Amino acid sequence: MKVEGSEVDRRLEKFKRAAKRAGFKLTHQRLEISREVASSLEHPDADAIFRAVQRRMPTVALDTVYRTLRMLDELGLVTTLGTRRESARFDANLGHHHHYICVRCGMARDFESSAFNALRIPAAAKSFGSVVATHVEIRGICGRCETKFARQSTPRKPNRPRGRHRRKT
Amino acid sequence: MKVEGSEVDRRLEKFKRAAKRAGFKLTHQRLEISREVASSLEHPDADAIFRAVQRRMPTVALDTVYRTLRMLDELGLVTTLGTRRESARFDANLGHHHHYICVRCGMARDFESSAFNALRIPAAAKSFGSVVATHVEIRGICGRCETKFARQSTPRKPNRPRGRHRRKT
DNA sequence: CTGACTGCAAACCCTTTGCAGACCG
DNA sequence: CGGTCTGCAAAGGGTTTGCAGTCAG
Repeated sequence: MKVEGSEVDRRLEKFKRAAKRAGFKLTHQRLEISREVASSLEHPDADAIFRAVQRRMPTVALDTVYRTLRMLDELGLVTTLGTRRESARFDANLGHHHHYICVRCGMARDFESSAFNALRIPAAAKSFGSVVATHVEIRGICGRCETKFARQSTPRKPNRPRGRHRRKT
Repeated sequence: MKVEGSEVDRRLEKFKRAAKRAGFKLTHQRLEISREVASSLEHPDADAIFRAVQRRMPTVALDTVYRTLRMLDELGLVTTLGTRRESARFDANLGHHHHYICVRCGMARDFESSAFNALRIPAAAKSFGSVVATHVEIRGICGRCETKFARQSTPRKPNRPRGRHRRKT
């Protein structure tokens, strides 16, 4: 299953413009990887993209795929599914609830809403299969980050919480 | 910020009952780790739980925390935040859209819904900070999995997609 | 041409696993 | 006491990084 051709082209053009504007070179690898991402409906992971691109460009390396995806992500040209990639986080609240997530610091909090609990599932979603649960995720900038970074411009992406979890070594 | 004491106790009792019923021994470590998870509102990750428990029980090891969390997860006593832990997945669809995710195989698909786009944010959520985006995640079992596993009982948890992404080695 | 980019390999982080001793029931 | 569980250390899987050669502009 693929994204319609004209839409792929539109996305690719946007990619090219944004990359050029940001001073990135338009290498073959980047174009092929971008095309693959732009044309997939399946929310592929880096390895899937790697394998697909490799078919057309056998010398490409997995880390180039990662680097390109990161570039696209930082330019705001793709998003990543689910909460940002970090360690798994646990939730002992088993009631039906929803989440507020700060895109800056990753802070997550539960909240309840009977309106959200009662959401009617659109037919488009039902067509994929049965429904077990629905859950609303609200992303924003939490109060603490808002005051802390008041004068920085809003970033496209949360600052990566890389290396936040120190180990005692 | 902590969960109210009586609620913590209630959760802990539930944990104990479930663990005992499933034939797990109630060791000090498991109880302390469970208590920590049950009393946190912050959706901690394994390392945060480890550090907290370590204060009261300096000999505890990080892997025991992981093992206990996995136990709680498998007993259905906690959930994990966001999509299941696996590799990062990318999405080139930048329009406002929502996701259907199969809890069996991890399949993810976009769908659109103007009703979902128009959701009114509850005050409870606004109190955490500003809102950038809201996104509905519908979890279910996709058509393919439904036919494939028609006679298996519904699992509490998706089958871990561990090692699904083969490398060519 | 020249700095940015790639491929390679090694490092890193989070998580899991094999093993021998410790402890619950 | 016996089998489960813990702590330790090492392995695993995904992702990132340092380096030297390569290529876009």
